[in-house]
Amino acid sequence: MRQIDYTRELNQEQLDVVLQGDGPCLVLAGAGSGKTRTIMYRVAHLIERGEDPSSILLLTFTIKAAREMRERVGALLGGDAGGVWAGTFHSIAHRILRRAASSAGYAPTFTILDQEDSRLLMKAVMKEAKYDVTSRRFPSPAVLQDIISFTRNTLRNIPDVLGERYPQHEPLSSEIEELARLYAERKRAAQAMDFDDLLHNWLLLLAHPEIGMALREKFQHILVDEYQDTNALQARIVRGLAEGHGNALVVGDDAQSIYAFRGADIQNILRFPKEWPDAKMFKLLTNYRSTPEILDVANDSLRQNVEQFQKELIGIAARGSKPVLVPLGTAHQEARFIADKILKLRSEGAALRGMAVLFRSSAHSHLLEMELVKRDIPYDYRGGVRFFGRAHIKDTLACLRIIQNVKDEPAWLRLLNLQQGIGPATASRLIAQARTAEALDDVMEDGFVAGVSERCREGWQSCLATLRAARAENGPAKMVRAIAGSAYAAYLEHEYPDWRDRLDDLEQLAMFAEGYQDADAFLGEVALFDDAVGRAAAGGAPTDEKMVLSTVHQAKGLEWDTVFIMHLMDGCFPSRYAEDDESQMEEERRLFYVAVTRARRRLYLTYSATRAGDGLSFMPPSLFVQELPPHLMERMEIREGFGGGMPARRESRWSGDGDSFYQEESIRVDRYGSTPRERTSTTTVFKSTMSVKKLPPR
DNA sequence: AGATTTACTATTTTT
DNA sequence: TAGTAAATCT
Repeated sequence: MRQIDYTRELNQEQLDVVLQGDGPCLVLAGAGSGKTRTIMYRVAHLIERGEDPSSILLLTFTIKAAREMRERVGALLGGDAGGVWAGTFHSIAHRILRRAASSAGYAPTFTILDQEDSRLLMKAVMKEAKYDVTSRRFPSPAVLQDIISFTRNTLRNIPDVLGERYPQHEPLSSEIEELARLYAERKRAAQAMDFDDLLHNWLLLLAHPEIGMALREKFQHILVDEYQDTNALQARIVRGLAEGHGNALVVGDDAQSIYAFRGADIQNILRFPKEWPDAKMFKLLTNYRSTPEILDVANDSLRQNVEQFQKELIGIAARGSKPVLVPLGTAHQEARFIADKILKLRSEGAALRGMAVLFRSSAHSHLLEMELVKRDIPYDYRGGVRFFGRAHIKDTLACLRIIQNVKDEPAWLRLLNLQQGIGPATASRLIAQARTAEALDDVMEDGFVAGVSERCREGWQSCLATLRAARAENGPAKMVRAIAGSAYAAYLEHEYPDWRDRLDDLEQLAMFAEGYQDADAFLGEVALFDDAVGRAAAGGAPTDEKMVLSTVHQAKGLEWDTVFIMHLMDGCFPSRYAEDDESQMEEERRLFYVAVTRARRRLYLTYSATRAGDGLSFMPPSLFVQELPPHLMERMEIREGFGGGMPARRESRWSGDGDSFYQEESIRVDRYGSTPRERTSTTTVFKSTMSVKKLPPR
């Protein structure tokens, strides 16, 4: 075993955290401060001083992060850290619940529903409950989300291990509560848990007198990374686990809390010192990543926020150049500018893998993607539909799920919807029957589909044929290949022009599944994987000579020499959905902060003054750009075709009646081409663009 | 009646 | 591109 020389390998800030004694501890770690490194050394230190590795529980934000962390701790110790429990809250919950179930004599199998499955099931429930068939329109995604997250995040009915130190969930309308109840019932009937059920049930185990005690004794050290992005359930789990010994070390940066939309509560980290009055508090504020110029922008932007620990990053990297602000006329120009700049930097010797373009929402990158493809710039795309989210992957997994659990309603919904001749009505009838089945053989009997039309029967038979083919195989990999060779392949070929790619994906999935003995273990983990694991499954090597396009959310924890933040326009970044809400606005600003602090040496902020729509409408630059003091940035005027820099002129006129009003605009934009020949500044005039806007409520 | 096709619209972020 | 509503097919 290798002896670690902590004083040589860590700075003073980090050392304090690693070598502290036991007890509750909050580490406020700024961006680029070596947070991961610090946690890793802390774990290594615990093992070195004689703690049993399997008594250490390390909770991370993604599965990939957990895997990396374990590897690095192993490398530090010159052995392996296999005994350490490392994973996300969800994956650890899964492990613990499976163990608990089997030791209590139940079959340790249950289905895990991801977001899409949850929605599918919720919709089926609402349809059957005849929700809003007459008076209301079909529920909006927002209402759906409300109901699901209510059932997910509700803390009712849990005997409180911790005393009532956490705020209660706000009461909702009785109608929604009723739907939530029905939804929960259906989950139970399907032997399924959604993401928050995993956490919820873990909490229930902690509340159990004996099991809770056993868990508290087992895990003597709880370490949580990215604590700012935990939700109410997760905070209570940490509390419930550490209640006895108090060895909870949480690390996070309140300035990087960007997951409120999915239940993360920034109050968890802000409140930690009050929760644990004897908690030690450390700050890691030395930033090793970015130039001082980039940090100035980050620090300055964040000062606008109120809800936070006041802290400022201190840079030690060499000075560089000021971040560059690039106003452009149209979204096309923006895409061309970025592509141009990337090629220019590459020709000057910068590696593509050191560059990234970040954006608020996947859709913002479409034009840029086209531009990159056109110019043969290889890139790796993060965001949008993920590998495990692709339709054919989910279809295949649905087959495996049904074989494992006939009652799995969301899987049936998916599978039946694919069949010709089976529509929503027949599907829900068949599923209602399947819910009472005990084994797959029950649904395979002829009597099961009595009374359906001939066309339906055909669809059903082809469905069963696929299931039979898969069931005959041993192990998840072979099952996946069986499905890829069944009637499902014909379906793909018939349905999608890119069916070959999709079959390739299935082969990738099969190869990935080879790592698993039984379908059960495979399915349990697949539902919890993050996209990084998916990309590995799809065979993409992110370290290739490729640049990265990513949403800001997916860029969390990563860094590049050169970062472009694009589409910094009002209503795009910050999102228009956050406009009316101050706390959401603060979250958007934190998102901007995360984006800025991904850059090591060069940062470009780009925006276009107009947005292509049914006509062309003017967009002011992002609030976050407007807030920045001009002296922190270098403003880059695009000379070619750009006259004075900003597109020419805007004229607008308002009119309207009581409910809505109209805006007429004339806009003149200069064209900016990508090839030298096109760059002869042509002026195009758009006029009389009409946009309708609702009056803000008085 | 239920399935399918077509036209249209609005479009965040995800363990 | 996904979700919906209206029109059309079986």
